[in-house]
Amino acid sequence: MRVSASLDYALRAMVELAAASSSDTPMKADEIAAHQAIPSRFLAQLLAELRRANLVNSGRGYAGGYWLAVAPESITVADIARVIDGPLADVHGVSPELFGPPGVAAPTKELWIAVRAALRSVMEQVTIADLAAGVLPPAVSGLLDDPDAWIRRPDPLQG
Amino acid sequence: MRVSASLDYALRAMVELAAASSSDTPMKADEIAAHQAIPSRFLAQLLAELRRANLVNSGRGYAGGYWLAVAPESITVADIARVIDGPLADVHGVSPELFGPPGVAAPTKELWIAVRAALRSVMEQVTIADLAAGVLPPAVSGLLDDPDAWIRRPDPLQG
DNA sequence: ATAATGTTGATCGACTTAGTCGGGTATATT
DNA sequence: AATATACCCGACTAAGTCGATCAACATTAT
Repeated sequence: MRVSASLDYALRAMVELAAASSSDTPMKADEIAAHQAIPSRFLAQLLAELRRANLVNSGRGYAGGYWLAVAPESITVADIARVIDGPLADVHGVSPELFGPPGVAAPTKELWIAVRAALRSVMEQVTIADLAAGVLPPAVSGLLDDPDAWIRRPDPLQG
Repeated sequence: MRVSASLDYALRAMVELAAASSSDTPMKADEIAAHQAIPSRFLAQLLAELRRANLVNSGRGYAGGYWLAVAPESITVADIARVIDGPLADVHGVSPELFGPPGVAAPTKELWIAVRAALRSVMEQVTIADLAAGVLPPAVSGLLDDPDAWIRRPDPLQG
């Protein structure tokens, strides 16, 4: 249940592109990498994946760079996550609705479906336009009102 | 954002123990492994971790086996996940509230906090007693009412 | 005793993650 | 036409994680 470095990098790069999308000049990969402290060669790979998925366009040459292929309001965090990391939630390789745990553990299937739904309720609602503007949709923002959301749970003792 | 095999196995084993907790005889590791089709040597490792975290007890010898160390109503999925997999949600190694993305991507911090809150809202609410009984708490069960929760999103095209 | 069981630690291969490197191709300026 | 700039592509790698197996040892009931 961890967010990979690739997804973090890709998302931050997309937010940069969203913030720059009002301008009509492309943004250079090295510029994004510098702003966001991302290893530039690695970022180029991620941008290439996003390009193959038709989320960004690119142009080469002196005035080349990257720009969004779609309006930032219609690109969600989930879209990026699925391109970079694959399905949002699967149980060691199989997607929850195909998962069939035996016997008394059968209801764990419903659990993982609910987990996926919970992830979707955040990641499919938040767009990179929201992030670039610094304003999350109300349904998501509501989760942050509880001060408990901001504090870490103690680690269970481990031996 | 995937559920590891270890967590799936450990959770299913705990549900078996919860279902058996009315009986006063311990449950053997091989019995759990057989019921749940879990590699038995591997399961032994997971049970050892759960024991060190004081979620289960064990006894050796002829009448040995495993049993819950705590009432099943007070063991949540999150408890098990934290023992087996570490923190519920962190951004490639750092926990969301310590995460400080630069510049225009700063609001991605709030995003990951919200994702963590969403995960907690399911995983800290569901206990292994709920799973053994096959009845999830209403707040979680509500997520399953939307038929959309049960269908998979199409993979984005990748090449 | 001895058989059944749990416990520990070592080890293992396959895979994934997080990168790097080099060479090639396209484009705008000069 | 030359050149500097920038993206494109594939190979490569070092480190770590995941899923799993095994042998050897400790404990307990019969």
